[in-house]
Amino acid sequence: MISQTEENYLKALWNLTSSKGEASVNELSKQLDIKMPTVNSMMKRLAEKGLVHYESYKPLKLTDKGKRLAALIIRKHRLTEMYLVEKMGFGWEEVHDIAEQIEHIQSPAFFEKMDELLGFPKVDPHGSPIPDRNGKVETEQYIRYIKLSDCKEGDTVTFMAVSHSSDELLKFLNSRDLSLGSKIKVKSIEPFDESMTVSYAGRKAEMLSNKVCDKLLVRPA
Amino acid sequence: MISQTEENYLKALWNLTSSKGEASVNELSKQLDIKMPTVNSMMKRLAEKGLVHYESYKPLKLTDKGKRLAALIIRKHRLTEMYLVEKMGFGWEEVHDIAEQIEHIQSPAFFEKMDELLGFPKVDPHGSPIPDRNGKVETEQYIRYIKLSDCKEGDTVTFMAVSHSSDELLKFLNSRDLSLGSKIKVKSIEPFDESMTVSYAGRKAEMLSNKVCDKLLVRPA
DNA sequence: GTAATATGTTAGACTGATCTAACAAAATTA
DNA sequence: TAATTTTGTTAGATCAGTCTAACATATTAC
Repeated sequence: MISQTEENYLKALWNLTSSKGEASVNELSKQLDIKMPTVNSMMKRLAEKGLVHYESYKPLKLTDKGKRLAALIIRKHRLTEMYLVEKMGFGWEEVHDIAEQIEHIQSPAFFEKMDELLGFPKVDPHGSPIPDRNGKVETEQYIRYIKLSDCKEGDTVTFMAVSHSSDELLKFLNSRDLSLGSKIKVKSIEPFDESMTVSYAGRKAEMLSNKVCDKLLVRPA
Repeated sequence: MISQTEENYLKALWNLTSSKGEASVNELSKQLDIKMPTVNSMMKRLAEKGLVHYESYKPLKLTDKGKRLAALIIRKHRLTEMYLVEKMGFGWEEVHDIAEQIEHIQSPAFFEKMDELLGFPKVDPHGSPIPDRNGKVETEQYIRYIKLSDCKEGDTVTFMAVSHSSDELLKFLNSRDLSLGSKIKVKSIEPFDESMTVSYAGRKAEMLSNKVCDKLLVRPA
């Protein structure tokens, strides 16, 4: 059996290793806001359980078993977020903290039911892919998304996902009526700070800072 | 702050003390399947926190604060059970274990939303009252329910609640199409074992053991 | 290439939640 | 009421999960 605490380490490690495939004790420590020695000993435990590859002074990696388990926790988290938004009427900026708790519920039937009631969604309310029952993630399309900040003047794109969304960012997007699926046209880019002026359904000219554009994942038209 | 473990002690104590107003360390120990010394020291901790009246060798009682807190956990449990049955399509025999976990979720908004979506129900799927936001329980009608086993031949009653329902009992009731709200008529009582032959919607003559009748709470017609 | 800094590890302490063994008090039985 | 049984308490161990302090290894800067 795996504890809630262990699940949290796995999940954090999954997130950190998603790009490079590995992460440091230090990064994980910061991510979880738990001191390094604690993280270190937990890594040894997870290595004992066959979930993490641990060698002194080497970067951390998840084993296949660890990856699968982590993905299944992420699956529960994202299904929950989707359920909260679609079936209970929460805003996309409100659901993270609740899902953070519900993801630890032990009841396959509960999550299967959610999945079913939602019609087997492929992405969560922020556009992130929901791993399948076996912990496999459909990254095909997802990895092909580009940042809005990498677009050129005149480009027209579709807003597909938010990367590393924070409460504040989501509230900001709410306030500008910018939601997933919006067709965005880049009208101009300010050379000095790389802020963009864009137009989309309902908004003729909205200014978005580079910091915001960097978080918006889009699909070229 | 109160831990999940502490919440479980409070809840168990609330259940045990609901009739007599007090309970022994021994009873609580059996209820939770936790050894007496552990329970004992936890009672001291909860006394420190002002949730339990604890004196050596005296029966345990909840303080008003403890009662309120316990009732709020019960509220979350029962709202969850109702939600799982009404909104997610689970059977009344499936929801206890899931609710047992969800009751510990810390998110007032989550439970308020459930309550709202359910139309502010007064009872859970087993007929037990749902405490209100302030931890007050509407016992007025509930305490007036009587056991089916206390009825006489010829009585006609309405099935209102199940007391101390177990999975097996609920499955048994399912198999007999006996559900809350059913009008039950006591046709005869076997003097030897006090088993009853009753009739209700769809069933002309169904035999119910005394053990079963003892768990069915009914309202006289 | 050494010094300084950052990162990683070990050792040891603390708290929460559990246990067993031993002892004490209360309740029951004879 | 004395003996026995049940219930309650104390003491001390263990494990999970956290910390700080001290030490070790890598990395970076000069």
